[in-house]
Amino acid sequence: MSNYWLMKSEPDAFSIEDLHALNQSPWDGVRNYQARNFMRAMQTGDQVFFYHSSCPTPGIAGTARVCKEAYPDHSSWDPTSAYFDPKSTPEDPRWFMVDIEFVEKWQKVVTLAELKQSPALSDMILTKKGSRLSIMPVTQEEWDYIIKILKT
DNA sequence: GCCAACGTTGGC
DNA sequence: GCCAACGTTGGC
Repeated sequence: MSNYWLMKSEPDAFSIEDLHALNQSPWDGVRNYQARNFMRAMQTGDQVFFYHSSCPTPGIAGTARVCKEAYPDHSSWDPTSAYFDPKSTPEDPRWFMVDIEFVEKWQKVVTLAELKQSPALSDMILTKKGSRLSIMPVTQEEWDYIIKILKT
């Protein structure tokens, strides 16, 4: 039994194509407690919508899978990293990351506009006004519905 | 514990 | 580039 998630990334920084090229990658740099807590709830095999944000056509670009469960994000205690946080230490790590592996790049992006248009998805955190959360759970119903949009 | 100021996210 | 919404920080 696997769970479903959505993870946002700016394609200029890290895109679904980048994940495809690497096959798998750590999801580092999350510095938001809610998003961190969701990552800590992820289990190996959980499925992930890979969302492209802050780009000309924001939307879901493909899927990935959790391949390593949460472990300390060591970039948080690296002073040379852009993600450095002096309050996080190896003894008491504050930030965590998971590893995800590439599953599929979609033939088309399921756009934010399409998602917002669907009454069935009106409860998604993503489609709510002002929501900036970068990692969020997705229900089975929402997952299935979005796959249906993809195939239309 | 309150809340103003600030920094960031992310759609448009 | 603008700006609304949000999270965090720090003075009191």
